[in-house]
Amino acid sequence: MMRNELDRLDISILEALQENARMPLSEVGRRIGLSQPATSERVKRLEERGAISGYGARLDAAALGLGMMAIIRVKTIHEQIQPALRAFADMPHVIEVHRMTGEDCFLLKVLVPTPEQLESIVDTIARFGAVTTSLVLRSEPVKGLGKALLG
Amino acid sequence: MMRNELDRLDISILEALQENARMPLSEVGRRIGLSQPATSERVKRLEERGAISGYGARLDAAALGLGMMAIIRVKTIHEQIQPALRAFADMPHVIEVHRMTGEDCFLLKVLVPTPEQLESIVDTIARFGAVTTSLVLRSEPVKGLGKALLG
DNA sequence: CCGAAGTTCCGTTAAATTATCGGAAAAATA
DNA sequence: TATTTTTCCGATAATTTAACGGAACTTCGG
Repeated sequence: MMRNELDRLDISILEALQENARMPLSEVGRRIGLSQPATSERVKRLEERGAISGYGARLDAAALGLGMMAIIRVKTIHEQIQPALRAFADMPHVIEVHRMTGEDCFLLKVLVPTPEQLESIVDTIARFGAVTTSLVLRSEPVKGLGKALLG
Repeated sequence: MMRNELDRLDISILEALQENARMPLSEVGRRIGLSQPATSERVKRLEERGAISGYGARLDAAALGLGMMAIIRVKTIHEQIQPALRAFADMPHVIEVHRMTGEDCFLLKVLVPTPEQLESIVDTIARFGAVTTSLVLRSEPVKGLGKALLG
């Protein structure tokens, strides 16, 4: 029978790789008291199970000239929901699109270099419904998933 | 004089590494028509410049038993802002904390396994102010930063 | 226009990392 | 308790990265 739960070592591996996905697996192994091959096996299993869906570079938006983050809520009529979803996802500067419950149907996260760009985006989005835009002043780093997974 | 702008090759490197941060640099180089050492040099420069701030594993929340995502807005009085920021960032299940302009001071993103857990979190957060909670029904994948950087 | 300085690239090779064994220990199964 | 399965380790082969030296190309000042 194939084990399909995450044990403490798996959690530690996820934490390590979330912190630095390019950390050598031998180093990950050292942290958790496992050999490199054993660690490698576990990582492969985590990937196959889908617990790890990939690895990405963390890009610094500010260093890339995208210093403004904004949260945009959109309220559309029901018929517009599907087209809006796709349209939003295709828009440059839009980095997240969530459909959700509540007064507003959508929440978008956007990164822009200038207020003018934000204006342009808001104008485009407004064709789908009523928008409420908030500028992000500061994003606080969080602890990570570790505690959530264990709790 | 040290070059400090991103050219087309840098952008391509960022896109490749954002798609898969563990892609061999030789493979990245093949994509953009550069040798492995040249690619390696550019990546190192991107890291030093801060364009790449790190590499992380993409964890599948659902596969990890955290199938519910919620967006929580919080409106606090001004004196509560600093303590709230820290408290929110320390809470398990909270994966993003943004302070922002507008009616509500904060936007949180949380991942939970059950409605009961969400209830518990909302109750805790509500000690800081008025909360508005929305369940995320679906998150649409977006194109990525590429177009934003080039646009 | 020309040389010096600086940057970026390549090919080669050394160093580091990962994948692949065979086999032992541990755990689950019957 | 015997059997099967899982997970681990150590050793080693294959792959990947880092570290050269030197060539091509730019930039900058005379």
